[in-house]
Parts: sequence; structure tokens; C-alpha cells
Amino acid sequence: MIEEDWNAEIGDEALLRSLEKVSLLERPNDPSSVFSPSVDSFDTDEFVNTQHQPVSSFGRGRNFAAKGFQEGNGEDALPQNRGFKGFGQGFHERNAVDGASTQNRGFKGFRGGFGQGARDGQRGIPQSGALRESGSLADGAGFQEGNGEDALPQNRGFKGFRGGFGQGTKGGQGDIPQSGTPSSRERGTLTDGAGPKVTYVPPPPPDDEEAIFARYQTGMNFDKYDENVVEVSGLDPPAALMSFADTNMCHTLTVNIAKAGYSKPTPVQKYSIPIILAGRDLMACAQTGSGKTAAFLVPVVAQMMRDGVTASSFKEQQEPECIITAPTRELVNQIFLEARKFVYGTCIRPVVIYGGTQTDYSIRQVKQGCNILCATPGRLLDIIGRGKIGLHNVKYLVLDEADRMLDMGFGADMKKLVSFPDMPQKDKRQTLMFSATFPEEVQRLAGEFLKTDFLFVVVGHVGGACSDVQQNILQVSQYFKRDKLIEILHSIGNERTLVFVDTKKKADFIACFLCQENIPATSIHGDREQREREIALRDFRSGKCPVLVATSVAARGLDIESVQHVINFDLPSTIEEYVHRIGRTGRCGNTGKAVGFFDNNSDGHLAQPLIKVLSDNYRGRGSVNAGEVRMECSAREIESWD
DNA sequence: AAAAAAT
Repeated sequence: MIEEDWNAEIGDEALLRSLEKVSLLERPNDPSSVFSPSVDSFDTDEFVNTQHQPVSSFGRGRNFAAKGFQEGNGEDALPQNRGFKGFGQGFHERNAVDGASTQNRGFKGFRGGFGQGARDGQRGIPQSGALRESGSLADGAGFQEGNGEDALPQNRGFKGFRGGFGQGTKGGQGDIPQSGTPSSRERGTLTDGAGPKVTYVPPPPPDDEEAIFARYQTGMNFDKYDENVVEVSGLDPPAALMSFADTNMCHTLTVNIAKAGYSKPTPVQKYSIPIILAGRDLMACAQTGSGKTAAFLVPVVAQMMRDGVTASSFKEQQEPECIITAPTRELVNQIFLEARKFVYGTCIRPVVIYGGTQTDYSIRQVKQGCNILCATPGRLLDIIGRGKIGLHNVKYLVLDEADRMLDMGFGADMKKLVSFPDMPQKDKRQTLMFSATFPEEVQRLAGEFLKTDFLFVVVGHVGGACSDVQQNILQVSQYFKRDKLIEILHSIGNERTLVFVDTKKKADFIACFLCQENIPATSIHGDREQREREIALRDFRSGKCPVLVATSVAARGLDIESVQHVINFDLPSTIEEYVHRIGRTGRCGNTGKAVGFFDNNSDGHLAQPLIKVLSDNYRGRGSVNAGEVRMECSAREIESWD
């Protein structure tokens, strides 16, 4: 009810500004140069809030945020003076007055208002956030480092915000020299290119056998994958295999497959593996969570074992046999971790490189030997351009989430990749593409990368949603989404839930809001530093933060155990993205639930495709159960809105 | 319109 008040009072424009405000508070600063509270300044209650750094960074952040939003108390609302700048006179009337008059009080109000500020007053800027993430609480060193340097971190954060979020268009104060956070610089949204270097080096993955082969349980519907109709188009497809033992894979690989917990191949594996082993190009489409990664890794590793690889040794330029690329950093990392299982005990060395980390670190990893390179496009092209990767030895080029890799955002990079003079022509390499969705126009683009006799495997139908995900669509208008979200989260208890929103700042805002409501949440999006993204994901995986609020950065490929719910707080703009997002649950034969908030004002274009996706699965099941009846109702409901 | 991906 409080929330309803809130909504009624501040209205749309003010809501957006509030979002900006929260984002300002949350803007990660360079973690090494910010103040942060010491661990003992948190009591248990507050510790919950540390789940999301914006709030945690304030210690009493919950009160802060509550006042800021609900009472419009300027002093509390904008503890950093940068905040006032950010809003200018535009902030909600009630705040505008306070805002103007307290502009220079920012620090004071803040320090006085929040515990840790008083204790560490000399450091000035508490919000700092960046490493206030739960994990960083243990990171005593990080805290200490902040001393003394942070005289003006708030200004930096502010600029970073303008530059990073405004993308040069909304900033309105573009004259401010932008140094920004590392993440805001990464995408080249800033013009001056100055600022601190990206120094992040990811923690090394655990390398004991048990950790490498860690996996989660297949679900009760695993065997139902076989009910899918599989269609293979193209000339002379090889026969599907029935079990992993049907191939002549070397003993080590067979053992690794078993250790990794793969006992029976899924349809996409049954068909893709022999096709790849036969040296054919492949475009494969299969529902989310049905084992596409192993469908290309297993045969690629098998071939490499059969043909031999360049022994790993230190060299300035490495010549990988296989390049795997995917649209997000976390996803390439996940593919890398999966590859480590299959190559265990062999001489094949997989390497992962991606942006947001020290380039030198990526280069060091590559130099030590590289047979399978997992990379995001930008860092890949960068490293190739620096001469660290020779392409002439590439036998396998894998595009995971291929439709995404070929469309607008990445298509040019992929063309660049295959256009390097030493990249083998398509008839001299194997090109493999995998995705759960593949719009026809992108299928046509794909042809340019594939041999003319490539095979096209479709499990179920192209773009179909995973049938183990029970889908519901609720009509919820903009202003009631948060109420509905809270209601749902309370009703499902502590189960792992992924909440998708449409913008980066809203991701922070909603995560912040949930923390205020005592629901430990964190966020992941492209304006967070890579370290923060990885901590957020780790905390979500571990259950420390059972709710992760994300932009589409987390829509594809991420395989997180026991995500029971996906909530599309904002529906995505395309049906493909919807299918991928809900596919974060219901993986590997497990069941999951998805709820989408359908807002008539913004989601009208999705109505028809949603009906199709929902009704396809309804028919696919053959029998009617409660869930599916609801699903059908949902579909009809949507139709009537149109 | 937003998001992602190198610096």
C-alpha cells in the first residue's frame, strides 16, 4: 500500500528521476579508491542489505532510500553532492527545494545521517559502493586501499554516470570531462578515452578435479527430451548416435564425459555429435537447457584428440585449433569451464578471454598455450590485432547463440573475424552454430559463414520455448509492477529467482528496492564493473542473493543451478529474447516457472508472438494440466488485449 | 529504445 501511495504521488517522470538518483548512489566507483565501511559496522540486519551494494554502501541505507523515495527528504535523498547536480532542478518538486539548499550539505547530511560516515569522515565518500558487494565484505584489503584516495570519488562517479548511462545523449552536461568508471569506458561511450586502466584479473577457477566436474542434477523430465521431433535438413546427414559409447572417442574423453555427469545424450547431442565428427558444418537449433554446449564441445574435443593438437608451450603467438565465441563475458566463461571438463587429463589447453579484465592478463593466458579459445568478440579481435593469435590453424569456429552473434550488434565483428587473411576459408574449417532461436533473416546471414552443404538440425521447432517452463503472463501496468513483484517474491519464499528489467539503471533500482524490502538481491548489467558482475553471479549461484535483477546481459546461455523462477518485470522487445530469458529456468529436465508482466502500453507488439510461443507448448504436451490451462487462458487474454 | 561487446 505504501508503494501504491508512492506510485500515485510521484508519477512517471519523477519515477524516472528517482531511478537516476538511485543509479547515482549505486554507481560503482573504482573500488580501490573508495571508502567503505568496515565489517563491524554492519549488524545482521544490515548485512542483508549488503546483498546489493548501493544499499549496503550506506549502512543505514534502507532508511536512506526509503526516505529518499517516499518522503522526498532532500538531505537524505542525496547524500552526495553529485546527486544534486545530477538532478538539477528537474527532481521532484518536494526535493527540488531541499535539493537546492542542501547542495553543499551533501556530505554533511550524509555523514551525519549514516553510521559509517561519522566513523570514517575523513574519507568523505561513503557511497562508493563498488565493492560493497557482499563478497567484498571479506575483502579487507579492498577496504584498506580506499584510504586517502577518495577525496572526490563522488564526482568521478557522477561523471561516469553521465557518460556511461547517458551514452552521450542524456547527459545534458556533456561539457564535464568524463573519466567515468571503467565499465562506462569500456564500450567506448566516452570520448576522451582517459581514466584509470582496467586492472581486473578474475580469480583463477578452482582446479581440483571435483570442482572441475561439479555439476547439478538432471531433472525428472530429462527423458522427455526424446519426445521431441528432430528434423535434419541438408544432404547425406550421418546417422544419429544413441549413446556416447557409439563413437570412437578416446578413453580419456569417454571418462570425462561420464565424470561430467553426461550419461545419455540429449537429442541435440545425438544428432550434432556425429555431424561434427563427420566434418560437416552445422547450424543447430534446440530448446534452452538441452545440452547444446556439450553438443559441440564433445565432438570438437574428440576430433582434436584424434588429429592431435599443437602441444601447449609458451609462445608469443598461439595458434588455436578451435575458436568459440558468444555474446556475453559470463557466457564465454561458462563455456570455458565446461570445456575444461572434457579436456581434463589431455594435452588440450582451453583459454578464456573477455573484456573488462586486464588485457595483459588475457595475453598471458593465451601465451601459455591455447588450443581452444573461448572469447567475446571485442577482446578476441583485439588480441588477434595484437598478433597474439594466429588463425591459420583454426579447424573449428563455433558461434554459440549464433543468431545473436550474426545480427546487428555482433555481425560486423564476426565478418571481421572470418575476414582475417590467415583465417581458413569456410571450406577449410568447420563452422558450427548453435542457438535456441534462429529468425529466418538471420539464417540467411548464417549462410555466408557456412559451407553450402551444411546441415541444419532442429529439435522441436525453431525458436520454441522450453516445455519444462510453465509460463504465465500477467497484465500489470507500469506502476504496479513493483507491488506485483514483491507479492510474487513473498509467495515463492526463498527460491532462486531471476528478474529481468529493460535498463541498466532499473536493474540497480529494483535490486535496491528489493533489499529495502528485506529481500536480498543483487544486480548484473553492463555498467557494473566486471568484478561486480562476477560477484553478483557468484552470490546468486551460491544462494547468498536468491534474487538477481538483470538486464538482457543474463538472458542467454547462463546455466545456473536451481533457478526456479524467471520474472520478466519488463518483457523484452523480441520474442527470441523472451524465449532465452525464460530458458534460464527449466534446464536439463528440471521444471521452472516464468512470469511476465505484460504492460499494454509497451508490450502490444509481443502479444501475437507470445500467443504462438505459449500455445506451441500447450499443444506439444498432449495433455491438459492446471498449468497449461492457465497458460491457454493467458494466451487468450493477451489476444483480447490487442 | 535498450542492451551487449575492446581500449
